[in-house]
Amino acid sequence: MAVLPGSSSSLELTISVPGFASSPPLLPSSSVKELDINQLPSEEEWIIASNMEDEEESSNGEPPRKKLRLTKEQSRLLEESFRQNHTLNPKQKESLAMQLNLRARQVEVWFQNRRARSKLKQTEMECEYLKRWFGSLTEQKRRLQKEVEELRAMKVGPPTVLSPHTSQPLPASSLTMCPRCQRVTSTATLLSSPKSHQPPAASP
DNA sequence: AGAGGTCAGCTACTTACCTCA
DNA sequence: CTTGAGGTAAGTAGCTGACCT
Repeated sequence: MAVLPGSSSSLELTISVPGFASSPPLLPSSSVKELDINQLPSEEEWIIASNMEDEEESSNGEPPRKKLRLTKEQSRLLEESFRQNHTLNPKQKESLAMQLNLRARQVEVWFQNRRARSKLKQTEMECEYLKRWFGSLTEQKRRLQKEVEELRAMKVGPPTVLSPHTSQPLPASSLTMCPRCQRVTSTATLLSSPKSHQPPAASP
């Protein structure tokens, strides 16, 4: 059903009347059924922009665009329904619309928008999580760089690593950086037990 | 069986209106 | 009283899968 931009619900109703001249000859039965329940909300359910706009209606011929505000009870029921299921089958949609005194289309739109809001919220949370992760990784990188600098300084200075066998300080020439765990160790240790030098487990 | 048309439902984006600080 | 930002119902375009011919 093609509806011009800015058209109101009343216009939508008007062009949807069964038997309308421009309607296709084989109108789906579901469309006809929707027309029957396609009632406008009562006047108090609409919020009219202003009396000025009502006056404008007569001047330019376009009806003022009105916006439905769902009542708290309607919102509560819709939210409750959304918690149970994020999508509705046609039967559920009709039933919920009947229960809320809304059109099926309005229930459908509400669910579409609710899904979009839900996804947006999820994306924002993921973005926040990734930002925090980035921050912690940056901090970790900074610490490791500092450690590397300290170890490099140690290498040129007096040796402080003690041999596990003799408890004597190892000569600087015997120390090396393990390429896997990025920690300083003696060349002998690295050669004798390479499996003990594993990289730290990655943590998100 | 495969191609093409139709339709309904979805997402993504946008618009217009309303509320509130 | 005015105004700008934020929330949200509704419109639109494009895509997809089911169904029919």
